[in-house]
Order: sequence, then structure tokens, then C-alpha cells
Amino acid sequence: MPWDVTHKTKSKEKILICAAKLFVEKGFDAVGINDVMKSANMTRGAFYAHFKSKADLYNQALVVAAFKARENITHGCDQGFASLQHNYLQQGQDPALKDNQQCPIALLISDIRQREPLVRETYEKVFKGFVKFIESQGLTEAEALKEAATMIGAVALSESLTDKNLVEKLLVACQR
Amino acid sequence: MPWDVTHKTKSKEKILICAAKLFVEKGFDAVGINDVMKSANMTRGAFYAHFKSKADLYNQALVVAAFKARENITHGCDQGFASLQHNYLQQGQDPALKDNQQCPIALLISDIRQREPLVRETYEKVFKGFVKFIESQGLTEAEALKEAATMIGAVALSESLTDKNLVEKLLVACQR
DNA sequence: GTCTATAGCACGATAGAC
DNA sequence: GTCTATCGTGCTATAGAC
Repeated sequence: MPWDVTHKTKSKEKILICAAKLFVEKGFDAVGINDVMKSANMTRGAFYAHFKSKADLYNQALVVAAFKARENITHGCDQGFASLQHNYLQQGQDPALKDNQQCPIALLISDIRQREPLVRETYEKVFKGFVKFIESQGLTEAEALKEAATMIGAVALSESLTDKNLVEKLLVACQR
Repeated sequence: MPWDVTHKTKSKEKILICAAKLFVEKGFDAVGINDVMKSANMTRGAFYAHFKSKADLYNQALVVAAFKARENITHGCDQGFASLQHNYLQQGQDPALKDNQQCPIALLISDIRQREPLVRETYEKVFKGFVKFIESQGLTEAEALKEAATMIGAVALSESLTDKNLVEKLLVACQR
């Protein structure tokens, strides 16, 4: 593989990983192409050699975010649903893991409504994958859907509320 | 009360009610002052006679949205938590009620992270009021927090997912 | 492929007529 | 108080040098 192809691939990967973090943290509108490229140590102009538009980047970054978040949350998690639930609910709480990828399903849950159909399809696939994964821990589809709603709602709320005490009570209450 | 004071009050109320609908539906960034004023049958210039900034409008509209949504959801709901839960989960499903105010806690759940501290405080107060209201139906604080997370997560998801069948299954699964 | 520079547009906010 | 007109700014996207 020639050097320039590797270089291009590495640049694109770097952009995607930076974009995944930024978009999940701030949403589509609050993140400019400039912010993403700066975060990846490049300038605006280089962006369009890799992506055809900002929406294209968002769509691909969503997949990367989902993959990385799953890695993050299921890392060392072999003890069934209770362990998964605990790791998911605590994803934003451990300061040591503060720069890890958080779950795009929860953090982009209202952002996604304003996006184009292709992006919404991607989001929906990610959500369905999450539900299937919960089912694989021994839950029925209905149980998995309800547990997913609770976990996603709790994590989304935990990022939107500022009262640390309330957030702690909320996460404990959802843990069962 | 002189005519012009009444007129001003009515204009402001109209702007607030239109803004509450638009912001809850689309979020802060996707709604321009122009959109709000057009929806209220006025022009951009008149806006600053009533509000000092777009953020000021958003903050006040959030309170109006919470009040109207509560009216909408608790309307004819005297049968305890099960009835509240049913009405809350179905708020976006009945096409006849499609233009009613939906719950800002659920629909602005990720939008609110990017707003200024004053707005986030307002959101937090609204959320705490919602939890207290659930508690008043005979639940403990922990139970109320968990039920709130499930309901809010389910409604937020139901607006973000496009598969009607999946949404229906999700809402039924959360109904108990 | 990456850079600098800029076109083109949309938005928030202000100024001044009525 | 409401209107029209405008300034200033920030953004996406493109053009052209290297």
C-alpha cells in the first residue's frame, strides 16, 4: 500500500474519531467543520478531500461513535445484563474515563430529529443493534425495549441536569 | 388597563406560545427569530420590544411549554399513575392532538446541554416538578425518578425513530 | 492532500421612520 | 409597538497555490 493512501486513510480516521467525540458532546449545529479539523490538527480546506459535506461526516461519525461507545461500555463486562446496565449508566460519571466515547443514542437523541433521512436511518440501526445486544443478555424484546428506554433516558438526563446529587439519585434509582 | 398595554401583553403571549411549539419541535439552533415572528404574524424588528435576546425568549418559552404540556397530558387524568403514564407516553401518537404542546423535558433533552446556565436551571426546575408530580401519585422518590427516566426516554426515542412499528412496540413495552 | 483565501449565505441584533 | 433596512458575524463550501 503506497504511502499516500495510508496517509489519507489515517487522516480520515483521525477526523472521524475527533468528529465522533465533538458531535456526541455538542450536537450537529454547535460543531463547525473548523472545530473538527482543528481538533484533528488540520485546516478547513483539507476537509473536502475526505467528505462530501458536513452531513456526510456526521453520518460516518455516528457509526464510529456507536462502535467506540460499545467498546467503552462493554469493556470487561461478562456478567450479564446487570453489569451492562451498570457500565452504561456510569459512562459519564467516572472522571478517569471522561475522554472516552459516550453513547450517541443517548446524547444525540433530540439532535437526530432535525437531521436528514439517511442519518436518521443510521441512528435507527444503531438503536436496534443496542436492543438486540440487551436481548442477547437473556431478556425478551419487550423487556429489552423498556430497559433501553430507561438507560438512554437516564444517561441523557444525567448530562442535561446540573445538580450532581439529583443525577446520582437518578442513576441509582435506575440501577436494578 | 390602557389599550396599548393589553396589546403588548397579547403580542408577547402569542410570541411565547408560538416559540414554545417551535423550540420544542426543532430545538434552539434550528429555529430563527424570523421563524417565531412569522409564526406569530409579525416581523423581526418587533421582537426586541418584548425580549432582550433569543436566549431570553427560549428561557421564557420553556416555562410556557412546560405549563401547556402539563395541561395537555393531565387533561382528564384523575386515575393515578397508570393514567398519567399512558397519557404521557401517547402524547405524540394521537394525530388529533398533533398540534398540542409536547413535553419539553423529553424533546429538548439533548438541546439543553448547549444552553446557558440560566436556561439549564429552568429546565432542571421543570424536571424536578415533574418528578414531584409523579411522587404525588403515590410513588417513592426513587420509583418516581426511574419512571420519569423511562417515560422521558421513551417519548424522546419515539420522536427520533422513524419505524412506526418499533415505536409502537417501545411505547407498549414501557406501559406498565 | 493540505494549505490560504474567499465567495455566498443565514442569522442575531440594532437604527430610524411611522 | 411595529415596521423596513442594515450592520456585523459566523458558517458551509469552493478555488487555486504548492
